[in-house]
Amino acid sequence: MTSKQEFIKKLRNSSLRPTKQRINICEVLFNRDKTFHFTINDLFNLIKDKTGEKVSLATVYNTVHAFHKKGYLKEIPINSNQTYFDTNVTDHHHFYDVKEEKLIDLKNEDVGPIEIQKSIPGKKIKSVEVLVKLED
Amino acid sequence: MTSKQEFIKKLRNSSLRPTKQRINICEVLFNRDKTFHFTINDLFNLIKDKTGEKVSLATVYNTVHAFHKKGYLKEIPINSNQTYFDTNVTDHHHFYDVKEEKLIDLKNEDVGPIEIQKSIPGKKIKSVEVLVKLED
DNA sequence: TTCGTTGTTTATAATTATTCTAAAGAAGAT
DNA sequence: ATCTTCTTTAGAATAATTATAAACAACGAA
Ligand SMILES: [Mn+2]
Ligand SMILES: [Mn+2]
Ligand SMILES: [Zn+2]
Ligand SMILES: [Zn+2]
Repeated sequence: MTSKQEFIKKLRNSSLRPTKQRINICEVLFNRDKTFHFTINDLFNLIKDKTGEKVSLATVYNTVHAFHKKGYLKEIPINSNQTYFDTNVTDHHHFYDVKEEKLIDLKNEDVGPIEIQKSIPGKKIKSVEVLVKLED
Repeated sequence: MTSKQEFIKKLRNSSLRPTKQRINICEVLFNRDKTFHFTINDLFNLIKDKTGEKVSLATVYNTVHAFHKKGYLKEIPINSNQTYFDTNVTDHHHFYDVKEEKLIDLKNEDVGPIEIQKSIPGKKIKSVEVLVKLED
């Protein structure tokens, strides 16, 4: 089955109509070997480059938010004027190259288990993420 | 010596003129027992409340950036529409209460040492920060 | 197929955090 | 006191994101 067919199926299963725009965005985001870290603007430009078809900026925002809500994308906490997203939705850690403004995945074994010895009454831990900032 | 005198001295030592506005901001930020996590807007409102004097928003931005550059404030990486700052400039980790949108300091012993087993050629580690997200 | 419904895309406007500008004011040096 | 330099400020500019509402496309039922 071609990737396009799979994206259509996945979209349908998620109650998202498989539009031309969404399929193109899927191709750009998910037809990859490695994790993809991106800003909305990165993605907006890549769609044009890779598919030859233009998708409006509003649709890129809409789609990224829809995918995020469905759990197909993850938001990455770094301070930047733009929000970063990640196609790797598992719990994992990052290097952040401050100069290049680029994220790099860390494998969990590169960091080791992290035991949080403190707890807040009435709250439970949702995620534990390490951000390692890199400089030259 | 009163705190005001100390702030004046500290500002002078940092080649920042001790203006009424900066001293007020110092009182709000640094006259505390515990770490203070805030957004520019939090601070802007607190200044009016705590000192009775209004400082323009532009000055709050200017001053926070000046203090940040001097190393008296730290920027905290969480995804939010507003940037968070921290009066605790040491290397430390955080809980982030997603619902309350509040940061809580973690002591280093609450997390334990983190060994990063991977390195990127030509880059060195600048900081290692853990963000623990909390939910109900 | 056609039709009606509902969901989606899009250009554009609105919003919001932050930065910039330039004029007025305050601090420091002489 | 005078001069210089730094600071404050209101308001304008910028830039990311979200909202609006009209045109459009997908879907299901007839
Ligand atoms: Mn989102
Ligand atoms: Mn800053
Ligand atoms: Zn990642
Ligand atoms: Zn802190």
